[in-house]
Amino acid sequence: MLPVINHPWNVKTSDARDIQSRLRQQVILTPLSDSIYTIAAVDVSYTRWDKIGYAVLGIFSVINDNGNEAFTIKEELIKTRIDSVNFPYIPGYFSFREIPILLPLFETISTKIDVIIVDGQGIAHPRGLGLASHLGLIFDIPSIGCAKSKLIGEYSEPGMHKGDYSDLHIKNRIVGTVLRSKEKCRPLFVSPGYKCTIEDARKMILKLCTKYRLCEPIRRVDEISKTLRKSYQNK
DNA sequence: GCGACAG
DNA sequence: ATCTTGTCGC
Repeated sequence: MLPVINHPWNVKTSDARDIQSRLRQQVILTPLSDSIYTIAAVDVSYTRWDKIGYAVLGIFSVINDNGNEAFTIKEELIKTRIDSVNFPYIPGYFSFREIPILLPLFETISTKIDVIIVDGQGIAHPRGLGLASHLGLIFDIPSIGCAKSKLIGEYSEPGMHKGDYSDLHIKNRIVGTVLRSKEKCRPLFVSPGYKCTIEDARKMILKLCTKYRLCEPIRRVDEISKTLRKSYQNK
């Protein structure tokens, strides 16, 4: 699987800013396909001083129950350890930290992916190019950002029931959804990454939220990456 | 200058 | 993100 976009990663934030502003023009928000069968999720866990990262790519083959819940019938996990994490975490430049870590994972697979779920923002970003958008654009694969907290934007608190939501907007532009994925839990910040609409992103994430606040694909890769880190620290 | 600030 | 036990609320 070859990236359709190529640019340097180890750059100053001022250059990263220019790259983001340029690439955002290529982010298109077309409807997601009706037949989503293969869902990927990615996550990275770090050791205490950021030196080592454990990256996981999970590929989940799902089957829909009349469009309500998605059940995983097969999962494929790809894991990597990164011994030197270069780019620091800077809000707004998250993709320049994580994408270089995630790229090797995608090079090993041949499975066709229908959509990538990312724990981070899609277009709900100061320059319209959060990690999910950047990753989707690079591979030309539809993607969705599903963050646990807000990076930018204004919203009113959504209702307290599962599935309730409100718009996340920047100025007068709607960029995502604040979604109550579980009763009495803090909402998720869902925004389309690439080749996905705001509505399709919300519906897909809600469908993948079964018992917990986080959607199942993210929960799963989160669990795996943390387990990898802990097994390292116990040596 | 001050506050906000994905993971 | 990571460190870290108990504790309060549903």
